[in-house]
Amino acid sequence: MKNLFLFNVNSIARDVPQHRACYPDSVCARLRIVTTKKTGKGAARSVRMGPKPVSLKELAEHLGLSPATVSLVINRSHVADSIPQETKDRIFAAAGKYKYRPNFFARSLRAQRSFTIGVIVPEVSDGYSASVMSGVEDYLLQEGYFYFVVSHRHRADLIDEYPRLFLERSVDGLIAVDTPWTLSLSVPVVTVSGHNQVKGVTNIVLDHVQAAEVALKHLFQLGHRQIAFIKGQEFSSDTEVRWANIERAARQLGLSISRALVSQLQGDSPSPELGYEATKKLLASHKPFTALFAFNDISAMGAIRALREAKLRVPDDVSVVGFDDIQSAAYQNPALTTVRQPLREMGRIAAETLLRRIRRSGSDSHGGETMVEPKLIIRETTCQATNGVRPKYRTLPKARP
Amino acid sequence: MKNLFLFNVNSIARDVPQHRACYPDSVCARLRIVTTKKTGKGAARSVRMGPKPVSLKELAEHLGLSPATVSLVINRSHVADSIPQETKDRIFAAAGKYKYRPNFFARSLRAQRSFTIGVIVPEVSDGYSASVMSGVEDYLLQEGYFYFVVSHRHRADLIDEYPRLFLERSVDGLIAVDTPWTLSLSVPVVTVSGHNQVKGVTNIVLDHVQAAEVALKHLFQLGHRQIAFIKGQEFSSDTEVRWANIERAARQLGLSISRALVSQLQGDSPSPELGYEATKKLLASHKPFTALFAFNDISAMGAIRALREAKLRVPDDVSVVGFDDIQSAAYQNPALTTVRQPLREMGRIAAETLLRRIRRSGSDSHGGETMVEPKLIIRETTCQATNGVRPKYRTLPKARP
DNA sequence: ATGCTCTACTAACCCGATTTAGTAGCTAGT
DNA sequence: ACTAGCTACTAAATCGGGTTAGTAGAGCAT
Repeated sequence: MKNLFLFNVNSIARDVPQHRACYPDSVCARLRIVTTKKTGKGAARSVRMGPKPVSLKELAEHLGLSPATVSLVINRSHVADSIPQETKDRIFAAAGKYKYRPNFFARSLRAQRSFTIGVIVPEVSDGYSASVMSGVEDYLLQEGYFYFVVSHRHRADLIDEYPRLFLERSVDGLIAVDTPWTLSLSVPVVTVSGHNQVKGVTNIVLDHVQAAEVALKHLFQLGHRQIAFIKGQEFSSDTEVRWANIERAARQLGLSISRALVSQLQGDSPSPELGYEATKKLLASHKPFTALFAFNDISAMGAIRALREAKLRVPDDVSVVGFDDIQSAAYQNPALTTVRQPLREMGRIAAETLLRRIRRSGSDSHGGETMVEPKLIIRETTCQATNGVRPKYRTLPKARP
Repeated sequence: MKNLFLFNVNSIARDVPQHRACYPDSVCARLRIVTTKKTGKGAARSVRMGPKPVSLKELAEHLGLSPATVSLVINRSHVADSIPQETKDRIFAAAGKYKYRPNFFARSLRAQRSFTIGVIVPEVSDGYSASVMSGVEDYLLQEGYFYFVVSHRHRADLIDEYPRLFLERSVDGLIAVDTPWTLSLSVPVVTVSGHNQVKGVTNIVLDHVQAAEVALKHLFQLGHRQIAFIKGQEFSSDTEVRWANIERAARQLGLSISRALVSQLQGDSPSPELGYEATKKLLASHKPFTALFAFNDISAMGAIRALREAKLRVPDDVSVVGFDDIQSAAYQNPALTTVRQPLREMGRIAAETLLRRIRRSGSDSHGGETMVEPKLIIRETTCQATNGVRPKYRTLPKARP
């Protein structure tokens, strides 16, 4: 059963970021299990967290002890081993009563650690970044870390400036999502979906060999032999690998890729429009195709629009496969068949890896890659190739989100 | 022309969060205008921000001055007015040379301000929250603030716990997006799309009167008289107002709303599935309708699926109007007609309002509301009502994203 | 010689917690 | 009687920067 608590009570005090290990279990429980009572609508609960939190010194004074003692007890330091249980109890009781919470800045200042990490993404509001963030958040919060996010929006100056700002804020580490990475920093860095060779940077990447294979094999088995492709933008860190592996997989299957059936996304910010334009170009070549493999889901959506405009039905006339499986892929009508990147999981793994590196910092400088498996999600935009014979109208099956 | 710099050089030192006002313009420029040189692929730029940043004390020592002097000069304090320009120049030069950056924690510890705000949303990866965040980010970063995000996922305990954690981290203020809010905190709070009467909390809300009017009028003018509705979940802060205003607008237009044509979303996390189920119920009533107004875009997508399964064409047989205009609304085939909430703008306004309140903190405790205007985005899921006569096949027009 | 004003600084404390080195007081052992 | 060892603490330094009250020294006037 999953732990209901946000934080792990049993962590060693030293590695627990906040004041999470500060209290005996009884107090912890009181502090953390919050029962939300329904109060009359609009009636502010009068929690009103006081404007003057107690400090360690005040608490110590109140107890007739020195700040040192209180601090040692509260942090479960071994130096405090000799202090009798009775005193400890008194301290915890007072801490609970006065809702003592160590000042975060003072702590970080001393510890030289912020228990905060920086996340840089192309744009928080695109589904791709957001899904990864969701996974990152999951793990980080559970471990008591918080994170800053920034969107670089593909501006080279920001890609350079933001890490700098992060460092000023003393983040303990960085996660870069789908961002070209060339910096070597003084804190651990993990990239998601980058293909960087920067020393000491760990990459979380998809197994692109498998991704290409699984998608092409699916189309191949459905009888598709004339397959069109939309490549990613030049700047995207994935474009190259993805394409190389598609060529590889095609060779293995004995499929030949026609030049005329390869198009490329043009333009900075992701939008179906780019896929729409790319598909227009494909159609303009007048070379027939029965399937289309798009660089990502967003462009696949635009592609479908272009195909419909050309009076081609999807999937009856042209099957379409996307890439990523962003949330709205399942929401499409027809729902998009796509190669799923386990984005949330990738975010989670990134956070996990980063914290591991932060915790045993110093000893490791190993970069390297962690691969995750893609998964073909077959929905409604692919079907048997018809080779010109139009199949009869198919009722759309229920979506499998 | 928009300021290229992230931060405003001319702010008064006191209100500038980071070390932004710390340098004479020449140094500022050097620090901020970053020219990104293309280096060989994979070659780490050796910026390697050193692991030991200089401290104020070291800098002072190096200059043969006291830390106090350096601090005063760097912060452009009036106490430093009498210090000769020559000394000041020396200080700035050294600061630039050794890349001195004040330690963030030390500063915050002293100033009791973190230049960080907390944002709480239902889920970072849903399009609604993400769009608002994007606007929040825009403004905050420009002002040198950073932000923490957390997703409460509609868990009451987290909605209660996270603000607490934020306060421990000494955030200067909070933004709550689409989150039921009952707490009264010691820092300014701004909610987006909440309808709370908590004292001292500012709400950024949509003009729901207009929203309902504009949507219903549109359908009315297209000749729709039998309109079905999908209401939001019980817990959603918008459900009630939205529905009240729909009834109001209907009355004004002389439209009667049939009980059988009102359905409600059931279920926690937003997904088209909920809209699908709600629509199934509507269809089960066997009461005919020519248009459907959904609670949000996500549910509209599910509704469209349900309609198609029932062999009803959208928009030919049934027009559908969504709400929100999340990104993927424009990506749908057919693209969704919807009432746009200017989410990004709302985020921006929220951030602006919050910072204003933080800056003149103390003097204001005014809650209140700021209204923003909805806008009807007519795309492809609405058309003239046919009253049983099926119109001929329409070519889908090009999307207007 | 004394007082006054001004310039150009600085000493010293503050923010709040952590941590090391140490101490006072007691008991036990030889 | 003296030391060793233990218990139960604490003093004081430290992290890095902000701030207030104040001072040394020069210049000038009386």
